[in-house]
Amino acid sequence: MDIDVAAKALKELGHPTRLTLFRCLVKAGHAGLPVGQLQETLQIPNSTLSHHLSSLMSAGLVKQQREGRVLHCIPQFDCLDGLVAFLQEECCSDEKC
Amino acid sequence: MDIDVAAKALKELGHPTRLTLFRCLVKAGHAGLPVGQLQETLQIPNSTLSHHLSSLMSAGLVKQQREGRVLHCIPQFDCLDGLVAFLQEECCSDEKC
DNA sequence: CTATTATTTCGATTATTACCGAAATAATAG
DNA sequence: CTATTATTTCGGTAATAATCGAAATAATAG
Repeated sequence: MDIDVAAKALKELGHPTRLTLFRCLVKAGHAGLPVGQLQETLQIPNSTLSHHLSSLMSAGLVKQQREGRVLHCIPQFDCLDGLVAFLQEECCSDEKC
Repeated sequence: MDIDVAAKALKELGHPTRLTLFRCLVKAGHAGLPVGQLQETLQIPNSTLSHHLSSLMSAGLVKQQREGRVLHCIPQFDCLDGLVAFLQEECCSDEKC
């Protein structure tokens, strides 16, 4: 994972509401959750929620998939895994800066 | 690791300059690097560098230790490890949100 | 003490982000 | 078609962050 891509993902996760949101999605598994359910759980205005979801999507951490009237938000595990791998490589590598 | 602490660390790592900076420190190992050397490597004004270092320190990702005229910046591996563990637990746990 | 090197704080400007109500769009049911 | 539910975009304000030159502080050498 490129450092700028990693920085972007870290930045978007680096907000309490978005991190909580993403955690909900991850714990929900590969099916994710509808926006409406996220809103009920997090109790924030829908416009604010939508804004945060856009941020997560812009980093590739979440994708949306419509089924009828409901939009499902699906966590992108590959992205998360890539990010973890990036941090771990930083931690363990002995390459020079 | 508490979710707010994790969000804070993610946020501070979520900036290209700071992520680069932190990576330099991590790759330098437990002795870290002096501020001056970071400045030479990154080629940014010292005030800007100082600002970013403060951010990383505010998240507990870096600590400083003075030796004579030189301030060493030391990466806090525990904090990084904690962060990685947090992300991994998110990824693998099947607790409910 | 003074000079030198290392690093931070100050101060001000610009840019970005967060927030949320209200209006708009999307999809479907009836 | 109209009504209903779901979700986003718009518009604006307030808060936070990024930037960097210049001045200030810290430590030591001579």
